Amino acid sequence: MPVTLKEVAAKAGVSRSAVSRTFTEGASVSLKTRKKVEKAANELGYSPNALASSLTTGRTKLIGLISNNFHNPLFLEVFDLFTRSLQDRGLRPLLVNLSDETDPGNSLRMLRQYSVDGAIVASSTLSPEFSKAFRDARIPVVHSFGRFANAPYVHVVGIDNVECGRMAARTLIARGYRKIAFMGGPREATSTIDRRTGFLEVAKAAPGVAVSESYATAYSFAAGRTEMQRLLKSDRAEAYFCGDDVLSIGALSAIASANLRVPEDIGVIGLNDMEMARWENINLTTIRQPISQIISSSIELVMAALDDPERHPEARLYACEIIERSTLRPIQ
Amino acid sequence: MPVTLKEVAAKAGVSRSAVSRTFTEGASVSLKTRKKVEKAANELGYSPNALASSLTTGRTKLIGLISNNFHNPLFLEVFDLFTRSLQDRGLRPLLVNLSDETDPGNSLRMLRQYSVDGAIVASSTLSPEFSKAFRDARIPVVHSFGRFANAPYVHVVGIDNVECGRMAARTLIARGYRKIAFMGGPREATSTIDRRTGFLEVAKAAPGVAVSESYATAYSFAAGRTEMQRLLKSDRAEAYFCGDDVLSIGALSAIASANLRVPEDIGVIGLNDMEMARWENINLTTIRQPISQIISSSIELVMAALDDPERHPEARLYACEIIERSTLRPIQ
DNA sequence: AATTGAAATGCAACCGGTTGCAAAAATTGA
DNA sequence: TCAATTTTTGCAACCGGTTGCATTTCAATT
Repeated sequence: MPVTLKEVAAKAGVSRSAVSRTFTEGASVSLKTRKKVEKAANELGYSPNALASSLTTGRTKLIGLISNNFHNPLFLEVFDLFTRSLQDRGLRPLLVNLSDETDPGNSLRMLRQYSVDGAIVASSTLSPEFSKAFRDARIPVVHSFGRFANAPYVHVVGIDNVECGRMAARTLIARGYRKIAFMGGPREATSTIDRRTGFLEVAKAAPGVAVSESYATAYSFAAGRTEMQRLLKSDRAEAYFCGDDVLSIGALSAIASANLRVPEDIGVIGLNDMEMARWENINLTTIRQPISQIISSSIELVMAALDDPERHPEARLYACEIIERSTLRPIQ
Repeated sequence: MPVTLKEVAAKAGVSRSAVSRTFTEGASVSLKTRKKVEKAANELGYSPNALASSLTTGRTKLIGLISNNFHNPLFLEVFDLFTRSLQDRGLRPLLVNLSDETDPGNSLRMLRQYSVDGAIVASSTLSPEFSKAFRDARIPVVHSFGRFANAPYVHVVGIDNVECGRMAARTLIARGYRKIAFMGGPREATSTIDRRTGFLEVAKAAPGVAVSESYATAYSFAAGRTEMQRLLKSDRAEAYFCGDDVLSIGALSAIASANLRVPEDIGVIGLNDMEMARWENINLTTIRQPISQIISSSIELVMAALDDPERHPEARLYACEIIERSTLRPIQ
């Protein structure tokens, strides 16, 4: 039913090659035939079939966008930015939801069937196996929000989670908190592990500072609330570094339910600076992760990897900054 | 670089057709050759190229998932459900972000280039022009969360927004509120228009009830807060029906900032029942929109439309229900 | 053992494009 | 004006599959 190149060729009275050439950048066509072809194409409403051409060119302009974070509000912003930036560069996101997938094999197979040019794994909780699977299949891949490694096995773009942990600890200590705690997300998430490492490193090195740690079962409101409720029953800390904003928000709700005040009774600092952290009824002090930089950098990197699949794996880290709001007491 | 059917055929010592047939459901192959082929395919790590086969079969299993709602947290749930359900049925979502697009032409062209089998427009604010453009291009389309019409021009799945407006008004009146108001989203959004219609219809018919209306500039926290702040300065109503949960949450924050209590001083009812409405620090009374039903129904409908492109446009509406939480006073 | 019908197979054409190559046309220079 | 270049053009093969059709293979029936 859709118009094909052959029909356009017939209508314009030229060969199929001529039509193909007028639609490919930098091909050799005279102005005269180009005009003829364009006229015919317009009249017929022709647009070239990207899939058919991919067969010979080997490029689909399809990028697999793979994630398992469909419950963290931050990722709505992430998807927004990814899809727009990809579109702006003429790439098309093929979305893969990994929420209940543990085996990289399935998604990998699927993305190969659709001959994606490259893949972006957007997740701070996903096991490296996924990215590795792509590398082994020789599909250019970048892991966004992934874990930094000195010798990265695939391209990684994100933040230095260990340094974020340090920043959080320094911030709490600078405000005079002497009994501080880390509340992580899932124990096995690399982001949790790294944030904890940095936090403890600084806290333990500080004289007169007591530090403790605990974990929520997920990066979610409910998990944050539940965990904070548990913590409040025992000997609570003066301030908490929560491994994620949504966790912090859950924690704040538990604190409010216990009729404690923030920051007078308990301090909280989060991480991400998601849209919600700015909401006036939350107003969370947090560490901002520069997501739009991370995303544009990820896309640049995946495009570079398209051109040079042998490119050496690279880790790009972006600096985070403390965003002062009202869930920590002021510097003393 | 990837393994092709020809190589498998060579290795298995059969014709290319034989290989093709072992990979297509219901084709005629003997058990013996099937085994041979499967063995060769496994050893080579072959998986068929979906794009190449789409050329002859005319099916890509690609579904355009089109939206402009990348700032409403509800849509993270929506994307989660859509992508998972599509995947479960062997379909692949090609995501299109329409946030800064006003001309359907571009996205339409793109989706045609990629020969999507069908499209799902997921938006309660998008102009009908988009869906119409698909219909005109003979691409099966369903508009999810779209506007009901007696004579729909494309398939529509969603809720009866007029009825939701009525429900909201009835609920407020039943609780003894006598001065009630509608706070809509953008004036031009069809969802706003319809919810307003139903709300006013019931409110105006009720004796002794005063009703007023106003509009936030977007379905967003900030817009809801701003609008409520404005409303609080003048002669405020006893209870508000906000056209969306996120709007309600913004309104609640304005109310809290003004040191008013909910539900004692002001009542609020939202619409959607997004995850956040359940959060204990929000606990919003709202009207639940059955999104998972809407989504699975949308997918079923688009699949049906794939099989029968001439299928008569259909509108499927799902009933909403009041979810009682704590932002309205109890029935008197 | 011969006949018949069904199932399996391979050939070759096709899906909608691209591209190397040689021929044709246009341009340049002498 | 003619030869030498350069640019344009069409042919035909190819990308990785599918499928109608004729042929072969096989099992069932008599």
